[in-house]
Amino acid sequence: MEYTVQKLGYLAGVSTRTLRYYDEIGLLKPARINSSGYRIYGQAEVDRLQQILFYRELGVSLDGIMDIMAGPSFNNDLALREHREKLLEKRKQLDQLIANVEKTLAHHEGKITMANAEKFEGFKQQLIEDNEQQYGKEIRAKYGDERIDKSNSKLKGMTEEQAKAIEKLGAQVLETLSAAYATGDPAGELAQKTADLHRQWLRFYWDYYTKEAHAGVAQMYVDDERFAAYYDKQQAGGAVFLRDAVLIYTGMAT
Amino acid sequence: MEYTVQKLGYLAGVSTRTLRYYDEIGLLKPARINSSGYRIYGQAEVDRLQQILFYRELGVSLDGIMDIMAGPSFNNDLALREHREKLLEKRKQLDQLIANVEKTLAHHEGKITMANAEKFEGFKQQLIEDNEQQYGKEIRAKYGDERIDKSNSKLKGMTEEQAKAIEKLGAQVLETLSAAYATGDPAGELAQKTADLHRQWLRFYWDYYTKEAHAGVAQMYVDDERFAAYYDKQQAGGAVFLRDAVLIYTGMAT
DNA sequence: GTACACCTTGACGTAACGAGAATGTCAACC
DNA sequence: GGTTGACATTCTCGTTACGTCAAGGTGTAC
Repeated sequence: MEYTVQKLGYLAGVSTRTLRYYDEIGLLKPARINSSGYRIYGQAEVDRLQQILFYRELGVSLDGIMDIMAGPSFNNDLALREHREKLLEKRKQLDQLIANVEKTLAHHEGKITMANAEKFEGFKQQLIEDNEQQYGKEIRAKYGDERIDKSNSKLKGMTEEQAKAIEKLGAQVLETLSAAYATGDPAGELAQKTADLHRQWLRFYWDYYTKEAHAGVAQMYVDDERFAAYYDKQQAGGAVFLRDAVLIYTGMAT
Repeated sequence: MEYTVQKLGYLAGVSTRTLRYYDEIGLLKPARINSSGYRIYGQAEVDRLQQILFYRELGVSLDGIMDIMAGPSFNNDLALREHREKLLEKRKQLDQLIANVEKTLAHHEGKITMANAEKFEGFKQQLIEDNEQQYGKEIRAKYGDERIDKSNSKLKGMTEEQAKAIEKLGAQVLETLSAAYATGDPAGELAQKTADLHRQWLRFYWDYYTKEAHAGVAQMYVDDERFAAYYDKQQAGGAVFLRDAVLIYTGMAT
């Protein structure tokens, strides 16, 4: 079986540019070049590419991969066994990273759903404790306790800031909507900024934003008089204008 | 306490070049510049740097960190969630890679034969591949390419089982919609069941469901001819009927 | 024959700095 | 007061592993 760049690329899930680059640096040369100058790869190159991608996945630089594969002591089987060990180790690290991110997320979630500060005091305390565990020693050593305590109190006050930020965003939407409406151009800069602010505001309520949903909600603002009334409050036609701006913003305008 | 580049760099374990770079891209600007043009950092900057390094540890790009730290704090959450999705995806890929290494080892021992395509499993986003291969034709036929590409990005984080479940749900929606349409009553039991199935289907794409968004999307099905065509395929007026059912289901009907 | 997907070789752009050049500043020592 | 040496500054180029055009040749199907 012979492959052109694109076929091999599709097979291995890499771009044609990548293959060209590998050829350029001498990491993976095609079996032959046909009369029109096309790169033609064979079975040996398929296998070699597989090896290369193994190492690449391990985070080895292409230079390193070249060294490894050029070396005389290159033993496929042994190398693979080592790879497996390294892969397992890497997965462990990745799990650690994920756990960290999730822990951070859990804290944030705690903060967000924390309308009632006292209820989650323990949770917050946990966050502060974790933070101290991570940085506490160094920070206290370097800056002294005073700074730490200040920073801790800042963490506790986060929820209120957040609520205010959301409120502010909502107000900004109305504000820029007014200004944008005055321009009369839903495709204009101000209108698009309004749509963007609206998106930001929405994203607080939705975890996963989609253009379709955004456009759908904008349409709903027009269709549902309760929402329409809200956006039409400052100027008649505000809801329609916002919808048009959002449709353009989301690229859903026909 | 005030710090020059080198002192802060030493404190945080980063190079002076890094600090200058962070200044350059606006990620961390010094508190002030003294008469000789030296960068002078204060406590706030030390705090901020600590935060920056925390996210950097998590593998977030500097651009991502800027987004996280620029906006109101709830943006934090979203960026991290996206980051987590990426990490999870990466781990899934790793798992496949490990399986692949083992298969390759067996292959080398002559136990089994591997198809070329198999050799690269785990290198690419396998689920999407599989999904495309298994359902691609049908789905593309049903929804059109554009919509598929959009939903693929959501599918990235899902297991094959989940993908199958979604597909099944989508089919059920159409099925019950047909039956419900025959009754002619969007408030009826069958129609409400359709709306509920539709909600379930949506929830695969949205983490946070809201009635408003659900109703908005249903309305969009009517307004956007691409979607309307899909729901009207089995019977004319299917999209409108579904919207009415959803409006009743969500209590958004006036 | 012409449309169109494929191939080619440049050449520039990217992230997150590292390295080096050319030059200015500060504090200490002789 | 002059020199030394450790700091600081800006500027520019180099790095990795490609992505992304651009300009043009090739293969094939209608």
